[in-house]
Amino acid sequence: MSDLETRQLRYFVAVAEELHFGRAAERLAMAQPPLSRAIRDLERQLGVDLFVRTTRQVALTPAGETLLIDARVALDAIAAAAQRARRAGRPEQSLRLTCKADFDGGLLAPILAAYDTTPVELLLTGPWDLVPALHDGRADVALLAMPFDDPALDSEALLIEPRMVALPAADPLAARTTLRLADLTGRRLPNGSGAETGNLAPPPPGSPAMRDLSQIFNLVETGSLLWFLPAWVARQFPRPHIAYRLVEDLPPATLAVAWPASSRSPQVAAFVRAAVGVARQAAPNEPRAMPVTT
Amino acid sequence: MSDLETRQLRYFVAVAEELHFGRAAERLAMAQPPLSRAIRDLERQLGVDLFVRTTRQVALTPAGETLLIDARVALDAIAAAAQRARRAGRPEQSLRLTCKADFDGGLLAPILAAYDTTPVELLLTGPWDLVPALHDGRADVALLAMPFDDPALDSEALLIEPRMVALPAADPLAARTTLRLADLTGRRLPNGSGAETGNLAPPPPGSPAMRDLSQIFNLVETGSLLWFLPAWVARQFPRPHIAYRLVEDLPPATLAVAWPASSRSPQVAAFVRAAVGVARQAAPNEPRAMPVTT
DNA sequence: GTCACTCATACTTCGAGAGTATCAATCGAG
DNA sequence: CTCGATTGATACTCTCGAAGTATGAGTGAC
Repeated sequence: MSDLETRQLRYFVAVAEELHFGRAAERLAMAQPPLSRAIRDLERQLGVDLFVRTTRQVALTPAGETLLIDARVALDAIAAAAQRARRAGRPEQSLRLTCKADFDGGLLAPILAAYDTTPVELLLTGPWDLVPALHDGRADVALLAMPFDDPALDSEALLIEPRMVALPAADPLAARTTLRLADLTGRRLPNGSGAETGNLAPPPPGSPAMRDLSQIFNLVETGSLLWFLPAWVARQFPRPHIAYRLVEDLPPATLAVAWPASSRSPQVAAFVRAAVGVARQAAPNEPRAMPVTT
Repeated sequence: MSDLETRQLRYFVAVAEELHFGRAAERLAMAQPPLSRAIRDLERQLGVDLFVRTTRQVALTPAGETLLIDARVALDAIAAAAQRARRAGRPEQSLRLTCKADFDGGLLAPILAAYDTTPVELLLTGPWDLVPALHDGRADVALLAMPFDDPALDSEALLIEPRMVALPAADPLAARTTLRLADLTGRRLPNGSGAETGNLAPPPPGSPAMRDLSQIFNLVETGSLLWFLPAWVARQFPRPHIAYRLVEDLPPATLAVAWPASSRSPQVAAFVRAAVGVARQAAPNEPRAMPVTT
């Protein structure tokens, strides 16, 4: 019945993610035998097998699957507790905002101008790290694409705009005012169909990583790539040799401000109010909250 | 930057709740000096003072206050991870339902009859423990009074009915069909005004604890106490010498089924469906979801 | 069959955490 | 003002458990 230790959870998550005791031990900067023993003791303690090991393969049992989910949540909660306690001790009390670079739809500056009560620290991350940053206390509030389907986060929609495709200005398709996905068959598209909203992509291990918008623009100008982006990003980055065209059959993109539902911070509340106010002013056609899909 | 250990969180919560190192150490079944050191090390590690200690008094700093909240959440998450992993290993996969005794409005039996897919374990607790039981994984789903204002829980209203007061049948007030709170001034009422819904009451340390409805009925019959209860409870427990009268100016009580918002369990979903279905059938006037107050 | 790979076991080492004894500071009683 | 009671902090020792090293054993590839 005794409590699980943080260490046990860390070890378990490492093994569950690597599915390899040796690599997991390396990631944890320890030797393999104590890790094997720790996992074995954990299974004893829970009275449940977490892994099915042959000497050649490690796989999660159903119990292991559920523990992986819950262990990540628990570790996030622990990290958040530490992080927030650290910050609560500091007198500054700045608000930490996280946001995918170049994705703010030009709203960032006016929001910050409208919200001048406390200093704001900006934490720029890859799009896959926005939600985790809210969970583990690195950030208080985020600007991100909806939907993200996380019951632990509250959100407020700021912009709902159609998605566009960036293509070379010289491309024959640029002559048309709007396009459909079918028109783009055969072109090199971003990973997957491009219909994904942009938050959930897990960090590809060692991928080429063209994260930078300017790199993407270069590729688009040379005709070697098409790129989907929300209208607000297109509007913010006009480029001479690139044409943005509306894609009719992609669902519209939503930019939202999100924060941990458990937040009781008045700074967060004030920031959200400022953000919503700025968005209303910028786009008087009121964004309706999109239902969060499950 | 190193992670907090579960042990550190447990120690901190104990001291924060007792505000007394000696008593906290006793509660933790350990000596006082190592506890003092552990807290000191924790403060070093976080770089933040958590307590203001004089040799005569211990108080939480603001950082300590926030950590207390987050630490409880984290400990719950850890307990839930262990609990759910344990259960996921067992083949039975029964659903754990928690519910304040005698508070189910007669719906429990028909709901269980409608939900016959998997066995249900019933966990009866005090009303203050329903929400914690959902948080730490002891229960999958609960029947409780709304509102409870917990962003980590989803809920569905089952019954919305007025609140009544139980009084001796011989009481002059029993001659009237409805009452107002003002009519009851001077009578001995349950703790507070009786307007509380019934979940949030923290466990009074060593209070007389008249938890049992039959004890309460005895007190009411002898005229030494008035008791508020939702109409569905009154309906379920007719007593010869007790009259139930509607209290016009108490807000109606809501019986809801609630579950962790993070639950992805099909059993929980099926149970909720069964509960809502039974409630609709029992009270065709559809319960509107009450807004959760903040 | 042999080799490479990978997890488990045996044994040792070491350090973090717990205990005991004691000190120091504060408050209240007289 | 002094003394005693209360309570948290410090000094020192000890012990148990987690980590390391070396090695074994099972499995799949060729």
